[in-house]
Amino acid sequence: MRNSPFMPEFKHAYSPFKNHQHSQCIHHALCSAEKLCKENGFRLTNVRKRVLELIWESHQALGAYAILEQLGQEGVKPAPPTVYRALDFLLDAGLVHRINSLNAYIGCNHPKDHHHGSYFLICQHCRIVAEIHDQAIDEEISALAKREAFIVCERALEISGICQRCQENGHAG
Amino acid sequence: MRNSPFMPEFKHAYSPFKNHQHSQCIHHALCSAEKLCKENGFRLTNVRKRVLELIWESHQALGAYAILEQLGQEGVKPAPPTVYRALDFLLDAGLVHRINSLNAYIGCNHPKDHHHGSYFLICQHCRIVAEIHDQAIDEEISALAKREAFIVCERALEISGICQRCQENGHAG
DNA sequence: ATTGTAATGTTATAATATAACACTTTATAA
DNA sequence: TTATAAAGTGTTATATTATAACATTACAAT
Repeated sequence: MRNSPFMPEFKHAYSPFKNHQHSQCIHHALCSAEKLCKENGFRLTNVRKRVLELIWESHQALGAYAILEQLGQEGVKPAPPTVYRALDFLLDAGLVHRINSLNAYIGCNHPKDHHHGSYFLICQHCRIVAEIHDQAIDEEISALAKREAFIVCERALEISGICQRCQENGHAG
Repeated sequence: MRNSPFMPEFKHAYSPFKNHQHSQCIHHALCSAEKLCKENGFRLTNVRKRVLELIWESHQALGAYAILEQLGQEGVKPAPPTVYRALDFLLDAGLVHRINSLNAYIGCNHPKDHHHGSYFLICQHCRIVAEIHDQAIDEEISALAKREAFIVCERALEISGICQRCQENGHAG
């Protein structure tokens, strides 16, 4: 596994990423993004693609200004709107998620299905974010909404704590 | 029901607040806050108390700078740290919650129990926020965490959509 | 009364995000 | 193929949210 040069604090992977080939998963994410955009007539321009790559390379939640810094190191540093526009596009396309509690963005590993919510486990020690899908939670949220006669548009569940690896390394809560 | 002078856009109450006496619920919230602080040796100073009152009076999620404005209209306008310190105190005491997706703060209606998570229904039309407790969701989150060997510290579930009242008024999604 | 701690005041600035308008590229269609 | 509209990007400025750092005041406990 190759650590990204862009995220020196990157220490280890949380369970969903265990034993994976990092460069391979970036490649896979980019390929499926290209595919999705082609199929839907979205334009995955250079900036947008590079922003998506940077997010996947970091393999963590990356802030807009961190992305900006990276872009600056590979040429002319763009102004903030460039990054925010790219992020808006990627969010709309379902290619990234925003983690509200971190003001940061991570790659989405399932850009196709929109049937369910995405939930996030956020390690407070190593900062890794794992996207989780859980039908039982989906159903309980739907049941709750039904009881309250509430029409659901967006669900954001962010669970902060300590990941397994950090527990093993003695950083338990 | 008396609308607060501090939140002119306040239109109507979401189900949890239906038919309630607004001034009465503010009073109740403040009394139980005083009680909780007294019991635990927390100091509910003037600024802290006034911030809590403003949040309850608005009966919505209120941003830090909106609070600052209100404070300014009743005397000398303090600097941001004053409000953020008061909010930090209230958050620590469990008297308010932060709504990450809104960068805003609401009063907590159950400052005693810390056994479960608080979940929020956020109406995108009238901006009202309802705090919900749901044991089924608690349990599914615990089950999920157990499966992933993740130690949970914080849970933030923010569900955005359209509340019943706004649906009835023709603002359905 | 003294003293240490907690709270607040004050100034400056960091971090995140968007508005507004100019310019360029791309896709489309005459 | 060029004209044109729409989409994307560049650029400047600024809005919004939040905190660092240090001075001063209020309070509580000896």
